[in-house]
Amino acid sequence: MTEERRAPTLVDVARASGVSHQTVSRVLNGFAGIRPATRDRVLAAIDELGYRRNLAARALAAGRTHSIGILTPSVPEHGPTSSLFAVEGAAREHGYRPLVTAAAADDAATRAALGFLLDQAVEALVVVVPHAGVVRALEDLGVVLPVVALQAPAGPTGDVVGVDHARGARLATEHLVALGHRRIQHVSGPAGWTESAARRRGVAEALDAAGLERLPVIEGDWTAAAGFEAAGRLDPGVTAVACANDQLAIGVMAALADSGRRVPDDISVTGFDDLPEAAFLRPALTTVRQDFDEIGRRAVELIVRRLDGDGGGAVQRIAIEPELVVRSSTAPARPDRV
Amino acid sequence: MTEERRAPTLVDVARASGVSHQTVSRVLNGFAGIRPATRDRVLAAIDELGYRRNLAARALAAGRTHSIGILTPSVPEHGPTSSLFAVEGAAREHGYRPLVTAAAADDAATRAALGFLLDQAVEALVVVVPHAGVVRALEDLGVVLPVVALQAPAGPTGDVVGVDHARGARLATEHLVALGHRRIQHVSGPAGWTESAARRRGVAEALDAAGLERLPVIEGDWTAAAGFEAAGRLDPGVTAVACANDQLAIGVMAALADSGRRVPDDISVTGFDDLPEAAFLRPALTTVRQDFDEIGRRAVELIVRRLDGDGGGAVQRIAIEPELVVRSSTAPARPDRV
DNA sequence: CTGAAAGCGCTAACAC
DNA sequence: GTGTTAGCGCTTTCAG
Repeated sequence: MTEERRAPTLVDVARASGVSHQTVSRVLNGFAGIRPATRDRVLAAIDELGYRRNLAARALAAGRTHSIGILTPSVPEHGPTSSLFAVEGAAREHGYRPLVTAAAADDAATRAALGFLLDQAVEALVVVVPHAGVVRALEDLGVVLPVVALQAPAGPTGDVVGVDHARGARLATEHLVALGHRRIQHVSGPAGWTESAARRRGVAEALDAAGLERLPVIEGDWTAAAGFEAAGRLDPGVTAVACANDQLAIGVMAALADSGRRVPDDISVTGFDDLPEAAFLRPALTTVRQDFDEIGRRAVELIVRRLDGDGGGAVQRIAIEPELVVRSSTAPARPDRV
Repeated sequence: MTEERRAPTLVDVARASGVSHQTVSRVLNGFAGIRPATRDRVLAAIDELGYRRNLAARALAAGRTHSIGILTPSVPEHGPTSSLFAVEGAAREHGYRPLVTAAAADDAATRAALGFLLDQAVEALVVVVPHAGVVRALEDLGVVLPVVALQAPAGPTGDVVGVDHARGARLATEHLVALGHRRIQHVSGPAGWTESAARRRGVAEALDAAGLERLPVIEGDWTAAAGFEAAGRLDPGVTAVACANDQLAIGVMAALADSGRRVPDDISVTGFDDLPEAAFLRPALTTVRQDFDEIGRRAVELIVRRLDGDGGGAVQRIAIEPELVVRSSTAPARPDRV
């Protein structure tokens, strides 16, 4: 007996309120010059019928989808995820439909994800934490949409919003140098990530500026496990290690503790990101904070301006200041070790 | 001079390959009974023109959107995020379009997010980690779609996939009991989350079964900061604290360390989730592992079966086994403290 | 095995 | 201020 009642349409609403479907459309889209009485009648009918506009029809007729694609790495880490949610929320607030797509950092997955987004006819793209593969895929696919990259200091693809990673890494390293450390080693993120490269560069710059030797960089993959493993390959003489993120630092500190070296007495450690947990590690981690939320919000503002506004203008590079947060995993170098 | 060339349509492809647009549609949708030669010609034309089907038109004509809504809490935490990505990826693999929407845990945000999803005409909903507000909103909005909830032991809304949180908490608590602890206190997650309630219940059950006193539960909010603060309100005589998640445990351990109590010598601590970092804390955290990926995958399988298959069948409750991971934050109770 | 016709629900010109 | 007329690009009948 329960006839599958189809969803009410514009025409149903029009009929119920005694106007043309066009008028209903105008009310829906907030056009000026509708008589308040008419308007109210329409609104009442919409409410009564439980009408919801059909976005597919709308997109088809209007020739716009009002959607923006978000490409994010499928790693459940604090930084990217925070930015992701910020972007998603901001997009909705601006009246755009965010289409979130996660992809592993390999080329095939990236390309597939991008294809998926393009199929949805997104009007713009925000790429959260791009690795080299994204840039390649964007070029290969001949993407002509507005693209904004988060955290891509060297992104040649379009607009960029992010903290200055090189600067952040320099800040941390300079802090170590100021503490009297002379042999400072860097545990970096994986190759292919623009963030890795920038942070690596920042460390090198600070080392060069202080006239210190650049010890070999140990490459990790952003995880604590990698940090733990990296600690085994540390130069014997190091008194400080600058890690490319907090997880790496956690791993390094664990390995150090296991081998009987005390942080920060014997060796100082810095992280990057300022995870919410960083302050609650023991020792509490000295790290570099970045405001992921703001990064996400700014990215959307940029996109929306390109979409709704003139759309033109030069490529933008918005740099957000990183902030050094000194806690207790760093201390002056012991005189006997210098 | 650069005429804004409109995207190629089915008709363009048809013309280019000398068939009707109907045939192209059939090729696209993988219908049987197309002559291979025709098929190849069509495919070649598609490729050459860089044709992409217009999903809005497709949805409009077919009356289906093939999209499934994902409602996730906007907290950048490991568990929910891992499940989120698993769901998102699995949905795409099954040919569905995942629409991810994050919302804070308050009613207004939840309702708005749900409304947004409903506007997209999603065919089903997966709710990642529901709190009480989601259940209410679902009822108020009169949602009649298939809904699967992740991690909702008591979700009355439809299908449920998740680990048995009560069981996990019991496991951890029983471990503590077996170690000889007699005064065990629980630091829980926030009220209103089904997970909090279930874990709380698990602890209570284990305590009752062992004939131990139920010390007052200290409520936190899933963060390390809350754990740190909770530690200040611990019963003076406790020798073990069971935390509702790993972050809370990190905070508790920090506070304990600051007040000179050693873990696990003086006091044992357990977590829940098994964050990737848990093994690299010092002491390494004893915790309960849950397979977030599998939870997400299973949820999508369930949804897809309802959408593509018969759609009927009784409400499903898929329980995934939690696993106790014993590390070094727990140890036998000291005889003098028992 | 392939083509023609109709229409999904909406917006965008135009009329009135 | 409001109504009318055409499509948007596709899938679905139904013919051939």
